[in-house]
Amino acid sequence: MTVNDGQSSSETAKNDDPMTGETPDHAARVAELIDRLGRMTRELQYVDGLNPAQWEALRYLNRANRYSRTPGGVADFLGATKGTISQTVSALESKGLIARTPSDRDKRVCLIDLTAEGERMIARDPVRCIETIVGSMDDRTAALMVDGLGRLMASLQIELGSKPFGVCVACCRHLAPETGCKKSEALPKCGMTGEPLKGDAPQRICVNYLGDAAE
Amino acid sequence: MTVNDGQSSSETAKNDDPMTGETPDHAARVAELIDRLGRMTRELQYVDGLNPAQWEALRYLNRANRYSRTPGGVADFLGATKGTISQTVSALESKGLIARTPSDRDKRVCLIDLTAEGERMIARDPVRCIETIVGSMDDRTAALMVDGLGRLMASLQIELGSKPFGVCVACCRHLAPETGCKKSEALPKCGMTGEPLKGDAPQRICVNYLGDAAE
DNA sequence: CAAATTGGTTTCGCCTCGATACTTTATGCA
DNA sequence: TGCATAAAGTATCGAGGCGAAACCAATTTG
Repeated sequence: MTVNDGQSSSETAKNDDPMTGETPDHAARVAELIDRLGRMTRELQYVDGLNPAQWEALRYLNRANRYSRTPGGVADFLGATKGTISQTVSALESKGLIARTPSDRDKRVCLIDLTAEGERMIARDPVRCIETIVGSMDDRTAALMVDGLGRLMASLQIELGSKPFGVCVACCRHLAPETGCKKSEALPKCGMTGEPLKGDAPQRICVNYLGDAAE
Repeated sequence: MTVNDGQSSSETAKNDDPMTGETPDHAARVAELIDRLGRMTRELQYVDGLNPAQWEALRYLNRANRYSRTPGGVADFLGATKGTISQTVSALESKGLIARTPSDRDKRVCLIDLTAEGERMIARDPVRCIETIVGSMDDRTAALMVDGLGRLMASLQIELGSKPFGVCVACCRHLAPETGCKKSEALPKCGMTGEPLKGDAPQRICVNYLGDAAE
């Protein structure tokens, strides 16, 4: 049984302010919350016969522009090996959620599209519940959270960028070209591709991601 | 290669406000950020020969009161099976990071303590970097984030509480007694234990957790 | 005191994921 | 043009995490 062996000072309100009698230390709390929320979110995604990686891939494929909807794109974004992603994609395909069609521009790559079934699945995305919860909060707090979390992620990506496990390098490399070119014309680390800008809306999503990663 | 096939409206500043020309939708952004941060945090923890679960267990054991530092406590907190946790604990023990000592009050339970090595390890906790990043942000934002994330987690726990995978029920059940009894004298869901309050500081940490989960 | 509960461990097997090797197509360099 | 190299994807193998179930020991409950 869980035993309660302690009782500190007298607290009355159950507000959120750190009146608990110890150092507030928002930073530590945030780290803790991120950690635990991550775990919960992960747990949340074991549903409908998919696993977290599959959900994330499906989510990415649903929101990425058509040139990014490839196994390699998923691998970059998720920071996983191509081999691993190949399995994930195969799983999604065997479940009938996506369809692979070989590209005619480059016969090595295969383009991925969500099937109707896939669209239906993504509509029941379990992390949607986070969305609704946040949606019920006042807009100011939500905005601040977007700000803070975005900056946190940006810093984390930079922080990890040089580390051996190049998860975030990958996403930066993948995403930076978008707003990097558009916003500052400097493209800090997308010089490798240097593709000309053309077309329009469908890659809107990447812009968003960049918004997060661009500091 | 990643191709840039789009270019939306004209944006100049790379500020954080949703001037990107599409619906702000903070909620969706937060969900997305949580998801990705969770993945990054997870990746972050494959270091020093430990895996995320082991880090989380170690972290919990470092901060839990002595009555909660049991395999069962870890299992409740992490929302994992006792069998799984037994392995995790064994791994930590074999690495010399923790020590198991049988309880004399209840000979079934074993108390867990961090060894000096374990303390040294926890001092290099990889998620600490999140802490420092957040610490560099202005206090107001950090406070708002703590608030928002805490509420999010609370809601998530409630949301998931009734679901089959009882991750959060477990932590609520484990943590609620603390502030549930102290703060509101109502203990919404810790009635099951109903242990008398005695002792003092060492379970301070649980109070914190409760602060998050308590609405 | 017997029955049922609870904390913990062990065993088993599934599944995820990285590493490696391999195939096919592009690209770069002479 | 032709050969070497790189890149996209796939297949295979193996390690490891984790849940399920069986099990043991101790405690509680009737």
